[in-house]
Amino acid sequence: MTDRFDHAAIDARWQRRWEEERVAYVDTAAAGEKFYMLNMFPYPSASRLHVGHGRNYILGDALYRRERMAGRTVLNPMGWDAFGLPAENAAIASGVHPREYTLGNIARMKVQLKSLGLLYDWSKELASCDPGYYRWNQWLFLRMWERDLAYRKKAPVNWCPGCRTVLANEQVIEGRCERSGDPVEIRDLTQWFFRITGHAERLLAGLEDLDWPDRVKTMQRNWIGRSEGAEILFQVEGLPEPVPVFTTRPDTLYGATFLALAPEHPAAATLARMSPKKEEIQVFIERVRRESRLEREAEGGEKEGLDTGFASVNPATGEKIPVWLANFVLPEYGTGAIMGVPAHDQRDFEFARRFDLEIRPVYRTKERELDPAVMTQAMPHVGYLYRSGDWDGTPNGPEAVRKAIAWVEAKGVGKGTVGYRLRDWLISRQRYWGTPIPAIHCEGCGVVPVPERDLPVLLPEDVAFQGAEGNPLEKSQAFLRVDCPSCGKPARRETDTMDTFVDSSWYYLRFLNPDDSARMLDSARAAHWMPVDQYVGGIEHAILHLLYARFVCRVLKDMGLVGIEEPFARLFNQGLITKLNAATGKVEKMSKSRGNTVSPDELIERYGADTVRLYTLFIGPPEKESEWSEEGVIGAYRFLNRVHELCARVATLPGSDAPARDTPLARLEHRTIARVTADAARFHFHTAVAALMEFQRSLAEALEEGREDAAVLRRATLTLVKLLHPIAPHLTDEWWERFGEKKPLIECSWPAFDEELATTPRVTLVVQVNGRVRGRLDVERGTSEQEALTLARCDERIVPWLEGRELARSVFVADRLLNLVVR
RNA sequence: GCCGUCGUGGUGGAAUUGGUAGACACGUACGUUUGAGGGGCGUAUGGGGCAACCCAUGCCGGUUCGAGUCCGGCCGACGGCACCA
Repeated sequence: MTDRFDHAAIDARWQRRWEEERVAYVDTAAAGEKFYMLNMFPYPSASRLHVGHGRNYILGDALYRRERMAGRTVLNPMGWDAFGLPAENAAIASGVHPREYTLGNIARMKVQLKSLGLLYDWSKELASCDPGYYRWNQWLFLRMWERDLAYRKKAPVNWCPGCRTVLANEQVIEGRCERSGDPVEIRDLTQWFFRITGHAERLLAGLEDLDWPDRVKTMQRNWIGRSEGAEILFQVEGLPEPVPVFTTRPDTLYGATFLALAPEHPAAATLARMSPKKEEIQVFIERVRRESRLEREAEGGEKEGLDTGFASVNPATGEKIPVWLANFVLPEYGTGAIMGVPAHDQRDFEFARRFDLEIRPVYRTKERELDPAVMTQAMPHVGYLYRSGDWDGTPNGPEAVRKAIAWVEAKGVGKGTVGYRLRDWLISRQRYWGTPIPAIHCEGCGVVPVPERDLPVLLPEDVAFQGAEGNPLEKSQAFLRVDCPSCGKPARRETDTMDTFVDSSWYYLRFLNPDDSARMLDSARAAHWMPVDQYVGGIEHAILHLLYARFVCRVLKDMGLVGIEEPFARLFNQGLITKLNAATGKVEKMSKSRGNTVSPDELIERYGADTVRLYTLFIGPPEKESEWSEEGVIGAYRFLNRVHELCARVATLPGSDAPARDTPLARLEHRTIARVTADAARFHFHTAVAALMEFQRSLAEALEEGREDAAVLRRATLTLVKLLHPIAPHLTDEWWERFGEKKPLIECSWPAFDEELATTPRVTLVVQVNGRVRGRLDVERGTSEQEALTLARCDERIVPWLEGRELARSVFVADRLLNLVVR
């Protein structure tokens, strides 16, 4: 064959055609059946995309093309998550303005995406660093402020010294900054928050009906961390108000032998002021506060504590118990105070042992009562309550908890309540490259919102990055100086910018009206297009982005702007691409920092975009992690070459208008359509490719042996081309056209299959004797049990197994198997 | 510790609802084609055995005519949460 597979020319030609013909354009104002397909928008970083990133987009594109061919109107937009620290760090390092840096990266990434043959409706393109976009962040912020969903408070917050900014809890992984890896410090700062905690219950409830991977739902549930329990009030001598504690085990109240406060607890400072050992207490408070979060939360870490010298009263026993400060009590969780039940809680036990506090068991079993003197660890709640007044004899379980809650409520010393691990979303960042928070600080009026007519609050362009310490916005007089919108006197602008996760919490809505300068979003279009039908992205966003987006969508719903509260109906997380490290023999995640990335650019040059796409989809089930191999790429390339050659040969066959007949190849064709259609529906393109490989081989064989007539061969080849299109769009569009078709394949319909033809007329019936395969019968589909039995009894392979034995029963599964049970 | 996911050839992986374990591909071997090739094509390829057959889906047990698939118990890997009261 002289007609070589010139992938470079074919790739270029079709990428140009698709763009010129705007095949991905969608009029979002038009009605009709819709499908909203979305890949998580990328951060435009300086490093080039590697094939690990590529998986996400290639899978999305294959799904997109498949949905289009299924006849749906599919919106598939793309944009840029363009604010963020890396751009600013690059500015500090090189002097290039973050905007310039970011726009340059966007341009390069766009070229790369296009070179893979990915189709997006670029007419909807947006970038979060565009004032036309971020002004709506500011608008949203003002609306949330009005509703008390955005607020400012002084609180101990996570500070990353490397990034020189505060972080949200979600961005702290095991005490370290998720971006830089620096240990996070706790600082007391006044910061802006979004009140996501008020939505904890709704965010939890909404997970139930989502078609999302279980692991993501579980991660969100863990993060929200709901636990039922009770708040119980403890009177403390010298304090006018009782101190509430949160516990999930109010049933152990009789065993509470001390009260412990987080050193940050307001009552701790109050007690210190009144105490004769004031100094000592204050030193302790300061010391614990300075501990890094990493040390403080390390499990099994030494428990630090200090007796305040004040006493509280156990509301159940009426006995006096000491009030301690303890480093293991965290200020943010529950009420920042606990009742210590050393007998049944391991932390409390360790604390009590260390400081010689009373250990009083309140659960025992029939056989055994705990002896505090010899206990080496806290005992789980087993058996039944004793030494617990009226609750004595109640077995461990929900009933005991209910009894305790009823009791404290009746006595007016507490109530049943629910605790959450989730904390409010800290959105302030002390950095330049983000959305300015639209607030103004006035000496007379306090913190005043920027009036809507003054939006957007633009980032000043002429700021110095190099050599500057801290937030460049604090040095920009032009930015800082502003008149108070309330009293008109000189005031100062807020210099915090927003967490970039605010940008990404609603971008999926903005694709519907990206250039709208009059409003944040178009409710009518949102009503039609939302929710996103298929969202595709990495598991790394399982908590952060996805939780924030679900929260903001609810806020927008409550504001009447959208009708739904779950933005993403279906979610798919592609698995990582890994690579074998030849030196260590270990399989590692592909990443720039490991230096083991494979660039799609070189592979595209060598083998073409279709090869990279096909191999990426063939590598394994898309939800699991898969190992990249160079040899595998060659296998994909070989297959495409074979397809090319097959098409070239079939194209030279004499034309025929004869109707395609019911032949073995036609039957295989229909079976292949059925398989590929089913596989694509569950994103299993790797098995779809396997089916297409088998189909190609049979086609080539039939052609070689002259078994089928031209009409059948031609139609089967066209079917192969169509089915392969979502996976290898360039080559298939090329041949589709060479076969005389006018429209690009994405605008053509997906082939249908005939149930009748998709089933083979003959089947292999497995014959088992006592459950073990002993023979196979080639029979007509629909053969009855009686017929099969007769055939099996004459089969020379089966006969020896039946000799001298009695047939007890037979199990028959039509067209599959016959199992003879003999004795 | 709690929660979740997963253990199949030399390798990546197939196997809707329990019904032929190893599709498809890589690698390897042999053959073939070419002036040559990290090339194309073909055949073979889980282990054992001359063979009939036997063994084999992390390990042990169970349910079933029949288990990679379901149940129980271990072992191991990965991920999430975790001094969260």
